[in-house]
Amino acid sequence: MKKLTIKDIAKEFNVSISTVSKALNDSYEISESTKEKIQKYAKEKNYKPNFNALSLKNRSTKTIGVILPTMLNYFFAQVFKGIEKTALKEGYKVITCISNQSYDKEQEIIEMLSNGSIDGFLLSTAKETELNNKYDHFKDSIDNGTPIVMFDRVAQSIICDKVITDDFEGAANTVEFLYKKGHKKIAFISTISDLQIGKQRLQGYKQGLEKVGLSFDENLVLNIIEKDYKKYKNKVRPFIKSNDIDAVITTGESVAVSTMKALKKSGKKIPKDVAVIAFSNGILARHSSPKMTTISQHGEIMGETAAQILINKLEKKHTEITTKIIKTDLVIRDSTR
Amino acid sequence: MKKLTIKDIAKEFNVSISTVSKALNDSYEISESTKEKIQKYAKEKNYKPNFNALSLKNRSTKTIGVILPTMLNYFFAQVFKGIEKTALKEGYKVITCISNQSYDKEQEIIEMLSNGSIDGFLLSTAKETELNNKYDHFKDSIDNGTPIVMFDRVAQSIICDKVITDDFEGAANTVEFLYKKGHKKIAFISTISDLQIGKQRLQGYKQGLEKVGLSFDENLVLNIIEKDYKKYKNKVRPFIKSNDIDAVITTGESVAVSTMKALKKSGKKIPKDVAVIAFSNGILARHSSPKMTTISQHGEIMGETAAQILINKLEKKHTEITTKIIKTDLVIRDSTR
DNA sequence: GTGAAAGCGCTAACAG
DNA sequence: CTGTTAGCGCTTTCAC
Repeated sequence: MKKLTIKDIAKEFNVSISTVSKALNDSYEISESTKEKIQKYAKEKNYKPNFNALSLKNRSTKTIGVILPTMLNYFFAQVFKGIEKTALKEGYKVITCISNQSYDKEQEIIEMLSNGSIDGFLLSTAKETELNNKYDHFKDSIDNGTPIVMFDRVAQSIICDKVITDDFEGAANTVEFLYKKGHKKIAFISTISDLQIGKQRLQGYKQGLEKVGLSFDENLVLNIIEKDYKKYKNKVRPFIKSNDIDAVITTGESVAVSTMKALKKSGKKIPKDVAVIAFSNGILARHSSPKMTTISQHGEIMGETAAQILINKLEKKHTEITTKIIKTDLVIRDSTR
Repeated sequence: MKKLTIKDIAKEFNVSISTVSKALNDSYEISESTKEKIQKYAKEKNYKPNFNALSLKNRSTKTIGVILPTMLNYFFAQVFKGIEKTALKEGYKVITCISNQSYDKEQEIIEMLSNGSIDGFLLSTAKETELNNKYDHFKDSIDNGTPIVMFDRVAQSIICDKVITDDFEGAANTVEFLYKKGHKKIAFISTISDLQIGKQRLQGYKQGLEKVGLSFDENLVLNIIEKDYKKYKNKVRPFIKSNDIDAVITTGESVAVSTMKALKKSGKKIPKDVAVIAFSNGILARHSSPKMTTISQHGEIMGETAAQILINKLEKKHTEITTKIIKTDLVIRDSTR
């Protein structure tokens, strides 16, 4: 029942605990024969050095704290997958907490884990945190020697490693793609106009228009503040009716689905009359009809990258501060020609 | 930089470390004045007792190990949400690992965490584990004093606390519901016929038929082994063509979407000609057209329940072994009349 | 080649 | 009311 300790093994062979410790760590100080028998015994009995004792001694837990705004989102679930995979590969465990987009929760989590539970944080900021521009909790953590790597939703004002999606380029390239297909009246529908990434996407959209020589028309931009996806249609329908558009870029899948429904309802064919492209994590896009062309985000790679950066930092493999940009890919399905 | 310890505080006030320890724990042995100044100082300096030292001393980590087959699945993400919420509420942290449906991975994870990292496991078995009926790693863990609570995909042969969905009743009630709406030719499409929960759902379907007096026709059951959802339609279309059905129950959302597409393609109206109901986690169902009626699974409640059972067990609040069944709910949307 | 002892940060029994 | 000490499980320096 009780777990086997170095002490028990020492007793078993009538040697000191330091001999056992050294034998298990294959020290040159210990004779081959002693090492062999001790190692064999330890293996047989499935001995494992106690995690907390090691952490205490080494002042390092080989554990990463992950803070996500939510897990009920395919993108973040993918990021998590990448983090977990990379962490495990590198011998790290992952303590995962959900901020639920709340600043208070986020800061409680940081407090809770700042007691030697973890070696560093991997996080995407809560919406509330971003809206209120309250980043002191991050700063405190870094100042206290617990490094942070931020991903996707990052805090501009905090100096730390970051991994972000290429939202700007993604949007710009999409406009260009649509233009080349002959689209001239390209709308932009955003449900995250208040977030930094939303602003980036809008900027990219504008940049794309400029590049191909289309003029920006603010009537072709719809910002939906409403957070309940069921109500998207109340905004989308009139928007579509009152504008003569031939393409739509949306910031998410859910609103793209609403948009496609609204388009169909108003007698438009997709993609014949109107093309639809969404920033997307993939799950709805692949099941919609028609299947959606998406600006695909590579959450898993983002997670892997962020985890690797943090681990390298923890193991002092590099110390400079970087911002890594993960490219988006246009995945062409059936909602574009 | 370096974290404040009890020792530092002791030095600050020229008292012993035990005085500090007791003061911080509000011991009756310490004078009010001493307690006050020490507590005040600790608070100011944001002192936090070292997690690893505490765990080592108490032989308890207040940490739960969670093993999920995948996180890229709305249901499991919901379960995770429930676990995380309950754990945090009870002062527990959560180390989360993904088995990716692999037995080897699952058992590595258990090995890795069985060194005093965690107090207990919360897990849903990997598919491979279930198919091969290899459950020794679970048994070992329990025998070694690390309790396990299983949820959703549980191992019949392992004696431990379990939380499961009411798959049997869910399917049976659905048949009854359809029958009352006038459906007589009710098909059953499964993509998990090899899993225990799949068998339960099929049994429930049969039970439902029996109850309402319809005879079981094995031609109305389609088992899809193919795991790529893109290929579902290859099986679903001929199945639909060769059978004259007026309702379909599926084991998942994804295949329900394929089924609805196939039905529409063959000229059937949903729900007028054929009703569709899926066991579901909700995300696709809410965005399909028509919106899908579902046998809804309450992942979050399952997670909360499982976590609470484990924590109660760890804190010795109860010791008997239970299996808790979470009811399903029929959520009626537009794919049924 | 092996062992004694200190120390990681904390608690608690015991002494004063 | 405060302090000394042992001990949680392990590593590591220093003796022998």
